[in-house]
Amino acid sequence: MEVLPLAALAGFSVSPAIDVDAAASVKIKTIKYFEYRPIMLGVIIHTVLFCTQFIYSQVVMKERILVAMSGGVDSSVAAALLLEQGYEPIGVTMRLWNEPEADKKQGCCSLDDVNDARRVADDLGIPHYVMNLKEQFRRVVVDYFVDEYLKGRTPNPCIECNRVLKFDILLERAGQLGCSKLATGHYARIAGENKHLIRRGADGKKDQSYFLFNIPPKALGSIIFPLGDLTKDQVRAKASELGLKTAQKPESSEICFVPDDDYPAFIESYAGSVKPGYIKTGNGKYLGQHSGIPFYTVGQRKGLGIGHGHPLYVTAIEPETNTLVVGAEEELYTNSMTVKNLTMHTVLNDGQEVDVQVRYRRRPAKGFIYHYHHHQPPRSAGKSAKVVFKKPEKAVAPGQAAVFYIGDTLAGGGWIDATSRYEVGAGS
RNA sequence: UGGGGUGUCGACAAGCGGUAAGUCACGGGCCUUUGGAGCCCGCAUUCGUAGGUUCGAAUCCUACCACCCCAG
Repeated sequence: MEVLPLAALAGFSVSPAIDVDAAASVKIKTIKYFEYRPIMLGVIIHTVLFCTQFIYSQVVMKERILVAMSGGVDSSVAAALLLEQGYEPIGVTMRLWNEPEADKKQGCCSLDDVNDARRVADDLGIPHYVMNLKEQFRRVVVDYFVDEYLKGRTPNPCIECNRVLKFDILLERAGQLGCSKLATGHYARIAGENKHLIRRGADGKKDQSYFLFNIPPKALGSIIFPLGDLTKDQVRAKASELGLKTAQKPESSEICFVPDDDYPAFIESYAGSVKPGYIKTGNGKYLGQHSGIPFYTVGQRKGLGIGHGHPLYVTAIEPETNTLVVGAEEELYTNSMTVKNLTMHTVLNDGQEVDVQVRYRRRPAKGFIYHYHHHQPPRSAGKSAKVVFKKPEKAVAPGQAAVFYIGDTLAGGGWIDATSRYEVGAGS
């Protein structure tokens, strides 16, 4: 029960309430009516109890672990597995966004999801807290999301949400709650003799390591991914076996805070009106008008509203001139890109060949890394690299994450800053 | 009013005598914790209107209608 005050300190809302003051006053009054010897006896008993509890806590007591429970099947099973494995899981659900429309959809934000998480925690018999992180979420995820689109870039809000909300703020709260570690339902694995590396999840179809590339390596020792060795099917089966409410819940998809996946409406309502501009081909030929740069992304096909005999795709976005450049599918390929704000987990040599992933669930492409400062500390914020693809890569969008792998180990990654189309051969 | 041009799915647009491509948009499904990406299915018995020529026409002929451009 000592969890409760700790939880209150850490800013959680706690469901059961205990009147501490009342209990204390009763105790004091009671003591007054005892005589000296019984008091000594009481002191001895209390000392023994305290020592016992201390020894128990050091030797027998379970390792307490904070589990981020989104209300989905994955994190539900993660919590259940930790319990089975002899840990003492404490569930926490982050309240991130409260647009009424967002509550309709599946994801990490709706009130239903919070209730599902609580229900699962209750069924498992573990504590569950709700943490209000709306302010941080708006600042770190939503503002970033909108700003990037306004700049003509394509953000990845899930990665920033992971890095800041889960593996920074939540990790810190874990410590405040007396938890040695933080667990999430990601399909990924912690690896390395010092637990300082990330590996792809065992289920290749669900591997989510891509979203975790910029977690500070030093934090990895405090993180557990209980689902890393499992497949999605196994997780579902486990959930069914345990009769968890979330067993049959559909996969979450799309961005959790955008109602109806309507990006234009969301961005416009959040950022105000945006300016229409021209749509042109790579040669500068005018093709029509676009309704505002934030509504497009490199590689986008739909929504252009132009019939052209063959499909047209957005090949570039030029915020300076408010111009959208479109072209045929072949024009989406790029030979190299610059990647900035690197987070490196492994030391790479200049020119080393790695697998590069520029989008979640895309097959990795072979590429060579240059201008990589391997003498810098592993997490060298602001460091950048140039990646030259072995074969041209399609629809590489500035603002997205480029993640490097060696085999199934995550070597590092960064944010795509620019792509060049005509680059040939290895960089200097 | 002369001269020229164009009229094919909600939009753009192939076809030019042999029985309606494609793209956008739209609807449905699949996939998906980032990206209006990807995959599958559906979407003009009908080609401005009315006649005619042909075994057969959106395609040829005639008339009419509408719109556009150039001359006034």
